[in-house]
Amino acid sequence: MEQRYMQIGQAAERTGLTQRTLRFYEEKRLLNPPTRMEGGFRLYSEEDIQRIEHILQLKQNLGFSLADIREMLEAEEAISALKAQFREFSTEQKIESLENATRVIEGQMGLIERKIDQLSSMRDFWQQKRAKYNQRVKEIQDEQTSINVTS
Amino acid sequence: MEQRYMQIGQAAERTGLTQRTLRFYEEKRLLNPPTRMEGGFRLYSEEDIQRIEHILQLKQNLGFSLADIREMLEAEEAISALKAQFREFSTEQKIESLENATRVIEGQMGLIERKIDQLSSMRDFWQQKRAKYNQRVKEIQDEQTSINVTS
DNA sequence: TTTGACCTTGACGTAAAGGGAAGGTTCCAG
DNA sequence: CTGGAACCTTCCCTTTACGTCAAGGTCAAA
Repeated sequence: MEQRYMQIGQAAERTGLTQRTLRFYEEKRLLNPPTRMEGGFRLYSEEDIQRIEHILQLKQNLGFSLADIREMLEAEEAISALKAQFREFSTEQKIESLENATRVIEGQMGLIERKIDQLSSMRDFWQQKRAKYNQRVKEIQDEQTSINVTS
Repeated sequence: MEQRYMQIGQAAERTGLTQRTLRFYEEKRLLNPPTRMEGGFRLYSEEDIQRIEHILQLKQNLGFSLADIREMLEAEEAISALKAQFREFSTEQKIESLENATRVIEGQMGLIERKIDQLSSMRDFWQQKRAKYNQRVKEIQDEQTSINVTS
């Protein structure tokens, strides 16, 4: 499988992070140690980039700490590890591991949905305020118009 | 206007924050200096509590820093300050200040909506994964059933 | 083989968001 | 009018999430 690699500078540019941050995430074990060139330069694959973007989603949208994110990534990895052994499982084991995975997923979805709900209610709140202000503008403009007409 | 006040302990309990955090937010001017008892004990009104809850929404759901939140609260206060003088404004001033307020509101709504969009796409992603797993479970169960039947 | 861009680790620095404890004051129930 | 709970300020400490050098090694093109 021919892979297209990039160095840390480009990876940083792609993700909008700094090189320091990429190294830091690696140190904190959010990123698996990337492949290296003979001289030691880090090489990032497209897959690595996606993982980074995944991390950023969790961080920026859900507001998790890096420690939390690491746990979540580990849970996901545990699932794919199971997947690899899947063929050798008994039917019961298969079902159990699938249901396990489902539970993990539903946990994540629960978090996301709660957040969406709260955001929606915030949006509605502002939405109403805006409507009120627009209404006021219209009222004032109508007033103004009627004065112009009668004058 | 008779007000029902509570001390910092109860305010902390109500909001789920610590007393330290409440004092800290006050120090950072996210909260207006609360009224005090003669001896110096802080007294929080229901309004204060709501402001705190507002702050928590901004912090937890939108992930803003306290500094950002302070700016946003100040913008909101600027709006209500205008409101107080509203009667004395010329028609043009009225319209301008209303449109100004609308712009602030739309800024907030934009942030919220972007966040909702991103969360929605995350939800869809997990949603699909879950559906796939559920499908697999069903397949396996069906297999199992047919074996039982034929055996 | 040199040059300049790019990269390495390591050490130290720092802003944000509080935690915790000392030492003193206030409140109020008994 | 007193004892204990609740609160006050002040000061220093900690964690998280990186930023910022410094001193040196690597890569690729000329």
